Amino acid sequence: MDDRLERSVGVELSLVTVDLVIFTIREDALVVLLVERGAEPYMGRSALPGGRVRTNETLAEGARRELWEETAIDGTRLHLEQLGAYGDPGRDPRGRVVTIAYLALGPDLPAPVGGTDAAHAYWAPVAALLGEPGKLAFDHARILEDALERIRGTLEDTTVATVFCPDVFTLSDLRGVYEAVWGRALDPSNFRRKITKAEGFVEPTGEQRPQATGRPAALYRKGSAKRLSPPFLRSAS
Amino acid sequence: MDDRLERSVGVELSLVTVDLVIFTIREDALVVLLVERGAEPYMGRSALPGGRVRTNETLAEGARRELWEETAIDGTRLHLEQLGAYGDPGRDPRGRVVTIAYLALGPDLPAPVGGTDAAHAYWAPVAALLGEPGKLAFDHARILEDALERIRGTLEDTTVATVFCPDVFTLSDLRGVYEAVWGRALDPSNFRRKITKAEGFVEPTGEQRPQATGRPAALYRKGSAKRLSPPFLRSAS
DNA sequence: CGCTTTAAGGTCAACTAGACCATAACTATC
DNA sequence: GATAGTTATGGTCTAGTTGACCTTAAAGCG
Repeated sequence: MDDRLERSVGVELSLVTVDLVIFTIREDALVVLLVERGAEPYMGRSALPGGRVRTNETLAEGARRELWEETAIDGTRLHLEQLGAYGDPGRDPRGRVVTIAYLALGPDLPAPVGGTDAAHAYWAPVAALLGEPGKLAFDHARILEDALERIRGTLEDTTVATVFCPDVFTLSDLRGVYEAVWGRALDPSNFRRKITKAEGFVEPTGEQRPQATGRPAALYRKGSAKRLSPPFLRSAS
Repeated sequence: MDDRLERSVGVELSLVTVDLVIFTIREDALVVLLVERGAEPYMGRSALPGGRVRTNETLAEGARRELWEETAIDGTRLHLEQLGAYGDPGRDPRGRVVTIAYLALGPDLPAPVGGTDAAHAYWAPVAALLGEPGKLAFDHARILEDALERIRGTLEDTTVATVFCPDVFTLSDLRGVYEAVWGRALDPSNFRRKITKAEGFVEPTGEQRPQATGRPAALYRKGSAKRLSPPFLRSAS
């Protein structure tokens, strides 16, 4: 894409892509899916999965398609939400590329097999990534930061935390989601009170799950409520 | 922009535009700036102001430029925030157009003179617009709905409400902002307590302003705090 | 059995929000 | 000039929520 193209048609056109910030919880840590780039620019560097949007699909459809093509993850079970558009002129050395970033959340997913496109796909702990500036290609570090702040805030006033859990889960599992995303420990007792009193957040199944150690925990499944009110604020302490 | 163009270059390109949802308060009502379209498609219909993004500017810069070109409003004093990207294939009959919507908030602005582009620009009360489906061109009704929900939520946990007010204002003025955006009355006494106890939301100037009727009100200016914690929730009542 | 571990439930004080009341300070009007 | 109307400002009271912390329950393990 060079300037001659634009002049030839008399209209300024842009390449539009989608980039995916796919979060899940693995071993009590928030991780994000990265791919190792197999082509210039930034060959060999890590990047968020993504690709071009086709003209006959919606932005969200493009996100789900790229999710499948690059990581072989079936996105129908994932929570997908638009994060925003990133279009600074210098963000891609090849020229003007506007990308629409999507946030995808899901339960502990099968190890990415590296779909058709990307050579390698792998889960990277988010906490460690933030301490490595320059590790990610393009402006993906910025997108990742925005995504982290978005999900941290979203946990406060919605029930999306359950999408990180399997179909049935314990309240400790759910608490682990909050602790991994917010990066701090929560009081188990107060957490239980907040969640169980919030109507429609979780529903008891009546079953129990034996633990490796300690008293067995009751199992729950996600409820029908989408919003959490009053919100569950991550306080300063 | 037709299919021949795309085939000729072998890459799927899109037209990228910015659209602006400019909110302000006029006569105790939340109003949005609309322009009457002077060209096809949707000629004569109302639409959000907006236009093409140039390849050498950021998306936010493009938003400020269009703001100036279409409405002659100086955007440097306005709060500008990205709302999201809208890119459904059928949203523009001319072909694939991806638009990045921006939310702009400001104090009661000079009557729009209809800048260089649009024939007519005018303030439309948002409440009335929501009851008129099909009044707006493209998918602008959807964008407007999203913008309204965004600003309603933003008032809950930030101090942006002050950008709707002039440099100095009374607490009644500020309460009027919340009432206009949320569409419901607030208790003056409880509102005062909430705002004045929140550190950095407003700062007293020591001055007073005589009212048309009733006791004079103390004047304030905006404080330095950006976030409001704990948030000011719009409750069900 | 006694110890450890996690789950689950309760208590208590501090804080917050909503409803409501009272007073202050001004204007308009009789 | 007294009085009513109107808005600003401040206070009270109660219900609900939260954070800190304690107690008991139910499992495994030596």
